[in-house]
Amino acid sequence: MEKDTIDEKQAVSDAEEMRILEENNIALTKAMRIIGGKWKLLLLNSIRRDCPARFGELRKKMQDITHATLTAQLKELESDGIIERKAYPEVPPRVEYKLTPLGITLVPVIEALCAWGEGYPDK
Amino acid sequence: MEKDTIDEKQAVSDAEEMRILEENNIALTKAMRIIGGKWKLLLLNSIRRDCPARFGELRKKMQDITHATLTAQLKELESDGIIERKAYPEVPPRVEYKLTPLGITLVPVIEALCAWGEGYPDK
DNA sequence: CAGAATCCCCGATGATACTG
DNA sequence: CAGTATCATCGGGGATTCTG
Repeated sequence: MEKDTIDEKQAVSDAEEMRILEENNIALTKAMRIIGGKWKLLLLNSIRRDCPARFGELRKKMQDITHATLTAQLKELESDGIIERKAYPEVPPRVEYKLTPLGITLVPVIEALCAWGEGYPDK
Repeated sequence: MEKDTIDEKQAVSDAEEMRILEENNIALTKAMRIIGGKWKLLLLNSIRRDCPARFGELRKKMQDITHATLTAQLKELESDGIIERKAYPEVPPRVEYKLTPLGITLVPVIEALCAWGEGYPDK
């Protein structure tokens, strides 16, 4: 391995730093796109605690969420592979949601956010 | 300790579940309010890697961010107690940002999100 | 070089009504 | 009970300009 001038070594190091930073940015952006919705984290938290969760249950727990919005957010989480939707062909209709294996990998992240939020001073 | 009917015990247990859920929701909402901005996580990630970070450096690393938006986001992070701003009365002006102790408690959360995002399938 | 003030746009949510 | 469709709304953040 050739030894170059300090400036050149520094340049290489900087480039490496930038590459890592860039990868982090991509990862963080992906994560935010998925869990960044106004209700996503709350929904995931509910579903993980009460799994499987029914549509009506989630509606009650989220209090302020609209029927249409709830459907939309769940649909997004589903198409992102985080939750799984199962409809029972009964009458009245019943639909249950639960975390997929991929969704389960999110649980530690949710817990971390939760714990941090609890520790954050209210003021 | 008195033993009640199963139904009543179940009711108590449900109420407790709801309380925990509610607290989680508050915590998650707080967390999202603070780190939920479009650039917040990216900025924090940059600052933690290169601390203190200069305004101009951050601008370069964030590529697409606008001058005004960068100022705004940094200001919010500052008023939320996550970062600290230090201006040097020189010419040309120089401003440095670094994590506060409270901001440092966010690092594990950022790392968790980052790691999760890296593992998320691209498709 | 960094910040403040303005204006403006677009997309995420909310409201409402109808369907199976 | 749950989903879909449509329209209305609101606010975060982008563009621009001016200042020290």
